[in-house]
Amino acid sequence: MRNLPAMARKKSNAQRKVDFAGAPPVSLKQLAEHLGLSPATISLVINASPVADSIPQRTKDRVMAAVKEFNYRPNFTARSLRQQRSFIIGVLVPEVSEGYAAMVMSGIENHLLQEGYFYFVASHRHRPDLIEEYPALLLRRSVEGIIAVDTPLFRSQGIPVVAVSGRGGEDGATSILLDHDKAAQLALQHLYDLGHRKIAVIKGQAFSSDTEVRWNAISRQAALMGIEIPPLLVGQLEGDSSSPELGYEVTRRLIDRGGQFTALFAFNDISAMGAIRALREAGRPVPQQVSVVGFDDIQSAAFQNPALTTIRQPLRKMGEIAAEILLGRIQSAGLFSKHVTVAPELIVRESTAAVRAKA
Amino acid sequence: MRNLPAMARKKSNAQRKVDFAGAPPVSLKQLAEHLGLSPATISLVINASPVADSIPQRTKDRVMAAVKEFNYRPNFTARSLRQQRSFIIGVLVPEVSEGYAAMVMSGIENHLLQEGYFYFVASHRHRPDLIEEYPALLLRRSVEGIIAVDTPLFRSQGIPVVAVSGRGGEDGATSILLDHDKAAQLALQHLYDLGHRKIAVIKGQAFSSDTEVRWNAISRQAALMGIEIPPLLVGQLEGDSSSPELGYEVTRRLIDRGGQFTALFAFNDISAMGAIRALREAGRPVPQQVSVVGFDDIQSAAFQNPALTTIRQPLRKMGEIAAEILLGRIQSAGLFSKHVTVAPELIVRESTAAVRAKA
DNA sequence: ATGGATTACTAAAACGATTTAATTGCGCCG
DNA sequence: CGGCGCAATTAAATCGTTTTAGTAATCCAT
Repeated sequence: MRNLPAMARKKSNAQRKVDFAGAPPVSLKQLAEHLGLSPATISLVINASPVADSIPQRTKDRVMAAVKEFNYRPNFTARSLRQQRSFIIGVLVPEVSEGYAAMVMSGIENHLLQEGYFYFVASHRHRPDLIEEYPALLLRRSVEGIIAVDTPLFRSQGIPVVAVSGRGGEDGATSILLDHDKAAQLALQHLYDLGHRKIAVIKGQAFSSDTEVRWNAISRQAALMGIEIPPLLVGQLEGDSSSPELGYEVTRRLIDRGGQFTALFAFNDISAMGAIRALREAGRPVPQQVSVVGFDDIQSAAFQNPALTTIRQPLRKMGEIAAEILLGRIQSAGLFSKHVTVAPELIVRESTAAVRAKA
Repeated sequence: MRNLPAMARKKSNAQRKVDFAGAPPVSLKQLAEHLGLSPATISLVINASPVADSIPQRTKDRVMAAVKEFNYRPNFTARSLRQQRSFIIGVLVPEVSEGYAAMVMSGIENHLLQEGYFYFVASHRHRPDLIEEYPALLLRRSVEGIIAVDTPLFRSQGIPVVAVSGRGGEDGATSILLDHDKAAQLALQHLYDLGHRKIAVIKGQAFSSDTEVRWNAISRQAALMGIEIPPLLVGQLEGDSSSPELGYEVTRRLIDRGGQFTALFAFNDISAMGAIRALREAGRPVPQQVSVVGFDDIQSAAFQNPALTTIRQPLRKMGEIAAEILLGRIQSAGLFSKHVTVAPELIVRESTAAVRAKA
């Protein structure tokens, strides 16, 4: 241990000497010796190899009994070395503790553990040097594939790569993407059904990869439904913080411009929170006078006041699918899909309501 | 791939055949052959072994040049097998996507990667069978230690274990705990300085490990400060959901009971959110009439309306310390601390204000 | 009786390093 | 001149499996 900020801790003085006994694990050789067989035989039996077909059941039973008796577990590292398989995959995320990445990881883990894989996580915090370095580090640890969550990977890595909501640029990677058309349709139809016709939209920051596709989808869908969204009612987030402040500001501008709207479709839940505050301050309470729809369904969306109606990205599912596709690609190199699209879901809570009989 | 819910995805028809070339990595043997030396020599040089002291600089340079030229990287698995070291540790959490665990993991990761370790994560979702099974699974993967986040481990595992906010019960584990006395002092002193003397408290659920220590710390601290907290002003969360609803209910009960208070110290941020809603509905706006202090400082605490004043648990730091202590214990078995305590921090936002001149 | 199958195994070579115990020259001391 | 010590390497064992290519024994049919 070194370099610990002392003020932050007090060590209890209860120091103890403990030996971690736990009988050392038995090796194949020891087991073989005990049984009077060769390691080869036991390995074949344990792995139910076709070569073991000719081994009589009596012997197999004997082996299995010994395995149980001595609680024999093949050494994973040795097996990995021999088979050139690690059963580990690497996951790259901007930061583990961000809700978005954490949800995707949850899905990834769920599928991987079921299939006997584990995963390494590396958070690059958007630092270009780490985005460059970590894939190499993971490769050195012989991961069999990489899932890049919201992370642009440039070089082909020599192993299968699946991107979740990445720029999708890389050759050789499969991308898991949200169906933005469906998302636009769910949100607009919901508002339409509540009687809204004047709908404002907050676009994402120019640098965000979703901004353009999302906006195109919204325009397209609005046209299909016969709704017009004039430029006067379109705002755009500016700045790269992830605070509701950005949504607050753009909404203020929208209000000041004087365009009339009874509903607002925000780029994400955080900006929706800011928008709601701005609207309330302007004397236009949500949802009584204006309905607001968010995006993502982050955890605190449900805890807002009013609780947010939003478009949920199935992040867990996206993680699961990413893992599933990656394992598929690992098992059989060859053809693979370039894109997989997942469907969003409308979550109706308290921030949307029917437009009032007479505005 | 199998068993995919079809409705949720559309595969693009852009299927392509790609070969992942990337020249296969060089082995030590190949490098040796190329240099006209034995693998042993190269290994010694690369690892700067003392045995290599007698090797002339010229040879060393030649080796290093070749290493660079062929971009030689020792195979990690082979090295692991030989050295009986995996440089992997296991992390057990209730669920990766929960903010609490995610923050701790962030700290863990930060320290581990710096030290050349990776980690496996397993989420047990409080299922007793998984809590039982996962440590064994991790051991089979030869992790060198385990960090259990908010997870009760019973059996000694044969490798070092560090618990973050666990029940702290296990023999042989080091526990990282919050300094609850300090937390109580920060919150109460803050309220006291604002002029509050009638302070209500919401205790945690009976099953939560922090409930009792926290409450004891609060009582002790209040006594020290000469503040009395009568039973009439003490509520307790009931139910095991993690929604603000629980805080709402207990606060309603508190109000109905009729005890007078100008401030409220909640068990966590989520319950503080519910409490604020209940107070507002009862015509006692926060912070104008009642000040509210939360606990944890989860992300959405800052996004509330009003933004929450709260006691921050240094979760990242707790993760870092856990990792640091674990690595220390791995490197030198023997004496170890049973507890390490970390300090909380007061985060002042908008939910607390000075008590009004005349209530 | 002979040759080919079949049965029940095993020897030995990987996998790719690390590490201990030699080995080979060579200079030098007494 | 015999032997010692040092410098510069390396052979070989090891880590714990998996897997290929045998081998020996038995059986069956011709």
